[in-house]
Amino acid sequence: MNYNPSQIETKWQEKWEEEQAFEPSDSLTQKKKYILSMFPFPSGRLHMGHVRNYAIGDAFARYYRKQDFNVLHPIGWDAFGMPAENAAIKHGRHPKEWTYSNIDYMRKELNALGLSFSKTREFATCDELYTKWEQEFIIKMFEEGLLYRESTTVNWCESCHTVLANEQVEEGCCWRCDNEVQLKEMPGYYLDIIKYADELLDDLSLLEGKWPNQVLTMQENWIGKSQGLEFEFELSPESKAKLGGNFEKYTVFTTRPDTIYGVTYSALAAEHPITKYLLENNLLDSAVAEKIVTITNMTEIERAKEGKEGYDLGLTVIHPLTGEEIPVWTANFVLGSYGGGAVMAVPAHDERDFEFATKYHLPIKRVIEGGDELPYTGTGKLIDSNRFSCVDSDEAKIAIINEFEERGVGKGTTNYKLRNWGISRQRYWGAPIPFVHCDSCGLVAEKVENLPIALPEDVEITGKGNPLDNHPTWKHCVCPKCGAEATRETDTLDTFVQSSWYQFRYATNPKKWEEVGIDKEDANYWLGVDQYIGGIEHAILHLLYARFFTKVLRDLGYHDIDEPFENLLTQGMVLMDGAKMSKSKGNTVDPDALVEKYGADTARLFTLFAAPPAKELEWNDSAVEGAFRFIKKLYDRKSKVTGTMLPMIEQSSLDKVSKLARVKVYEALQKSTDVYEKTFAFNTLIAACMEALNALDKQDNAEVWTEGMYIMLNLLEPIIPHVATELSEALFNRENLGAILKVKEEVFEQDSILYMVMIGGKKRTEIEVDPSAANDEILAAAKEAGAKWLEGMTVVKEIVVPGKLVNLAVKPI
RNA sequence: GCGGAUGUGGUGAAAUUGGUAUACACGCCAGACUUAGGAUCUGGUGCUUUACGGCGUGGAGGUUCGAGUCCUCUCAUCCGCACCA
Repeated sequence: MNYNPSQIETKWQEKWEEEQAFEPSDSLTQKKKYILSMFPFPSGRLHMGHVRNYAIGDAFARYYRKQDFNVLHPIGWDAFGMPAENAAIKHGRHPKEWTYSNIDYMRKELNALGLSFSKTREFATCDELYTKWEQEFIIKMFEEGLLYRESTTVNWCESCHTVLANEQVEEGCCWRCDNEVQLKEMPGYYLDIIKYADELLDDLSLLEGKWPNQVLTMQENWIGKSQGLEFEFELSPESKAKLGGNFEKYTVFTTRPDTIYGVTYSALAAEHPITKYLLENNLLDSAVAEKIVTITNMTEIERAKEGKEGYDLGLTVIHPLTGEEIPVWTANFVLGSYGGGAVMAVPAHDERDFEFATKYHLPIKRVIEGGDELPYTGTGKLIDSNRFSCVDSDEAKIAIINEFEERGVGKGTTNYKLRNWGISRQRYWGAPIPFVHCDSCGLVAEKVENLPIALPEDVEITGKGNPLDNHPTWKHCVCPKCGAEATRETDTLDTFVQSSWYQFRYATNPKKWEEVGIDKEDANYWLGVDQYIGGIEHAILHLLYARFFTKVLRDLGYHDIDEPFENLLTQGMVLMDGAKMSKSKGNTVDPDALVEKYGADTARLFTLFAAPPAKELEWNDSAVEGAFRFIKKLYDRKSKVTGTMLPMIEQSSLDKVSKLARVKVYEALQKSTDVYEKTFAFNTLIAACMEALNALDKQDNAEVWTEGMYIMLNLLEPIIPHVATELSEALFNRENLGAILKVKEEVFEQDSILYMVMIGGKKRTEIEVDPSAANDEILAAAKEAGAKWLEGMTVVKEIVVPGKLVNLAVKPI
């Protein structure tokens, strides 16, 4: 009978469903593997990126299940987010209805791929039960002081009508809709991720060799730790007077305290409180004031493009060591969000300060030796630096920090580029932030017994404003503390909050889902995730947030895990004609159509064969045909198998081609452990199986065929599970799928070994020698075979690489 | 600018980590079977040369009996961050 994928695949999918074949055991003593592919957003249909992600994850899960591990391989839905609301606006569908019907459809698609997911642990993050526990965590974080509400400058996406976290701004644009992000002052909720910055940074070392370097470096840079001196500039008496006595001094941060004697001016951000005060009280020239307001309205990117620009604020401060009076400017390159929004400027030793000083004719004073020209940003001996002159930079940094600390005017400190995580979103389709605004009690957390605070179903989504805020009744509530009338918070949580703890939810036995958010014992057993698979685009976003959440939940006592994802594999994108597949470009391949035409096994085989998982995968229709051909051929060769179990083969009875076929089969077997546990190069394992099948085809020994198929089906089952299981059942009663197969070394023993003969570093000829031949014999044979090239030469060195080659180094006589 | 990667046939890619470069697959060429085929099977396929041979892993050096692999320099492409004081 010919290979009929749809019949075989339906049959096994039904059987697996019936057998509940992929549920992990409740026993927490067995050795375990937690295999996790990043869960999908229920956008409506699977795309090839999903197929690749889940094909990789499934191969791991099935491989380890076979080795008798208790395997947790769950799936769920990252279900909150803007697209559901966009669907509501565009097609008038309720976000909830849209989301859950998408999930139903996509669940079927996943099923049709034969993925070995646990069915009992599936959930959607928009399930009220999930929201309930998430809200509990949020309240705990508030109680611990890790969550706070403040009004500050935020990134605002007008098209999504919401605030974005720093991590969600890519080159000044919204990560989701690519609209330009504006700066806006408004209140919001923040998680104190900076409190964990040091641990997040230090623990990256635990992930070395287990996560891609690229991701580790990106996180390190994103956290952006730098150490230096923080000190205060005291305003001159006239300046204090000008500011109406409202300001005495302000703080600056520098990583180069060794250049402190080179300070010739100070610069404030346009957002700095002093700049703001001057503006608000009309203390600046109106033209200057106007310019500064213009800067305020620009994004950081626009400011960078503009070039250095600034204005003298007519203020002076006292240099803390020299007592000199130095001018205060405002400058567009000073960031409001970092280091207090003010800098000391050392034009001689900082490129930006130099450019600015040159433009505005401010003095430039060299205080570090070295370099031919200014600015010189390297280190060296200090000059013109009072008692620190002649000291080296590194030493001077420490000494100067000490000096500040002794005088009580500054201190050594650490700064981070990382900003606290803004988690408020002004959208409907998210988890409500469980707080209440009370006139007398202020900001109050909801009572835990009132959770979940669920979304109202009757909502109008127009795309204008915040739907929860616009809802006529939902926000009216009573204060959980004093019982007075109060207003419910109408912001919802960033969807990245949900994906920050889902790995713990899966690990929690679903029998306990009603009682707890995370079960400690379950979590400690299953976590960390032994293999996490997903796209590189989450290198900062999700992967940083999830690491942070893991540490916070640990400190809140929910579990004892430090790092959520033990090993990370970042898969490459799926490309077509060199570009990422996307609907707008029209270069997509529909997984459903692919499965219908060739079957799930072919789709899976191709995605794993066409490229190693970390690399980009270029789509190729005819290569898909090739994968299909291989499966057909494999299926066809079942007729070659005569036995029903692994035969004992007398190696010496075989002819050369059969021996070679065995070698190829066992080479593939040998390779498989490496591939599944170390290199993840599924493409090479598949190639090895193809070679083995080609070699088997060249011979006709039934026992060698039986053994070959027995082993190959075992190796291929994680990749092409339907056809492999079908054949295993028919031929071997599935006996070959469970066992860990052992490599038989005798297979690799050969009658003779082919040695390459190199003379003078060049490949010249080959000799065939007995495996037991001594080096002398091999050399003699090599010299005889290579006599032609040895004429007129003397051999100066003889090298024999066992089993490989002979190299004779020669020179003319 | 800083950081991370990657450069191997016409294409996707291999190479047991210093030991026969291009396995496997696609494509292409030829043949077989066919009324025919875009089905299937067989063979061939780095470049160059009539041949012997020579040349070939982005480029230039170096170490070594031997380099895709190690070292130095360099070029190109991709990704991330980007005025972080």
